[in-house]
Amino acid sequence: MYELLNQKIREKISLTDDEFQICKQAFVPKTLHKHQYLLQQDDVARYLAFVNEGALRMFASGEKNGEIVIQFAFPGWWITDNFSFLTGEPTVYNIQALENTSVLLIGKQAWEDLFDKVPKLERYFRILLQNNYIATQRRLVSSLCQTAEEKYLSLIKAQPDIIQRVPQHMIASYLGITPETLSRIRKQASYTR
Amino acid sequence: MYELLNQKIREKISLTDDEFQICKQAFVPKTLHKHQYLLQQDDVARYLAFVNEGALRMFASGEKNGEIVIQFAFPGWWITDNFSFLTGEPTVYNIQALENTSVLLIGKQAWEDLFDKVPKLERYFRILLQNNYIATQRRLVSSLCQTAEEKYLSLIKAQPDIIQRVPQHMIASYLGITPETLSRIRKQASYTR
DNA sequence: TGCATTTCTTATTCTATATCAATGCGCGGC
DNA sequence: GCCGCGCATTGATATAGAATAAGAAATGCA
Repeated sequence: MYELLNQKIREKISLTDDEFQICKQAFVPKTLHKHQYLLQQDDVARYLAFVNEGALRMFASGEKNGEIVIQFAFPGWWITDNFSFLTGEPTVYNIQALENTSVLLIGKQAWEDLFDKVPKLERYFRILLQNNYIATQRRLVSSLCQTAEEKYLSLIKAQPDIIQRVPQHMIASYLGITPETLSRIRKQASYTR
Repeated sequence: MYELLNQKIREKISLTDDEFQICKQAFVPKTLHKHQYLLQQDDVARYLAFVNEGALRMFASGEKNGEIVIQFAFPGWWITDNFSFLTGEPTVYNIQALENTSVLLIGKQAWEDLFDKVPKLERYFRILLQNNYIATQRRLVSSLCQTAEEKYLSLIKAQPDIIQRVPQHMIASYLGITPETLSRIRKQASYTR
């Protein structure tokens, strides 16, 4: 249950077994069935979630543009709406399970208390956020200056596994293109291959 | 010289005067004249920079698409290519002064040593990165689902000062649109006002 | 096993924005 | 004080990708 969490933290920082025990206690396990929501628009993001098994998507349900997928989360990843989680303001996003999913939740207060109990974790989360920041900045650059096809090819390169795991129209939405365009790109790309 | 740094850190965490003295010593001041580069493509980002005065831009010099502006930095902001700074890989970006500018530089080693000397700073940088992550994610969403005009209006709302301070074609590049399109948007927006 | 729902593909039309080209103008340098 | 050049504006044309509309596959579920 907590094995993946243990492993992921220890990839970035070293932790005694006692320290990890304290961590563990701050989390509450939760399972979500396919399509179930972990967070809905206008609610407050009370938890930061660590994904154990399954897959989730965070999306914005835009007025006109239908839904746009902001990020996916797979086992070993963290997900929440950071803004809402930090400020306590209602979120504008939704987080939904794409499969039956198991997560570990930690509330804001428990999260902050945990930093006092295990100060090393500040470093862990700093590193995590730094990586997320880098990845998001890359996606931004890709979105600003690549064509639809280039975006798709970059994604395949960076995350080949995603393609298998989530439906094509969500990939399209994640790339900021329509499902039709993605379909055409795939067709064309398969000829040139 | 170090006043703004002091103030900015103390906005997020509390620090004794001794602790701040230790911080100070890790930084090296540097001035850049207008157009001078702080970082150039293919070099390694050896420093994290805190902006004291002036303004900078980070941009990618794309093959076909000319230059695209990734971010600006004004007094009180931090700037570097995080990926290169963290990994030691050569950067694909450039950082250039838009005006005569004064910065405080800290090298990677000094930065990491500083966390051991003043552990509270882990928290400061965690918070900083969290905010950057949130801001970049917002920009990504804006870039994925807003029209050129909406992007421009959002920017005016979020950072009215930017418009005065940097040339219009750089704003266009930052928004991912052409200078011509921005010019037309501005013209039209001024009528409807 | 068969129907319903979701997902993917294909074709056609339409639109926002890019691209190309020309003109104007303000500012810094000499 | 004039010149030159980068920057902004404006107009004409081109184009990538959106919107719309169907139909074909695939998947799940009763």
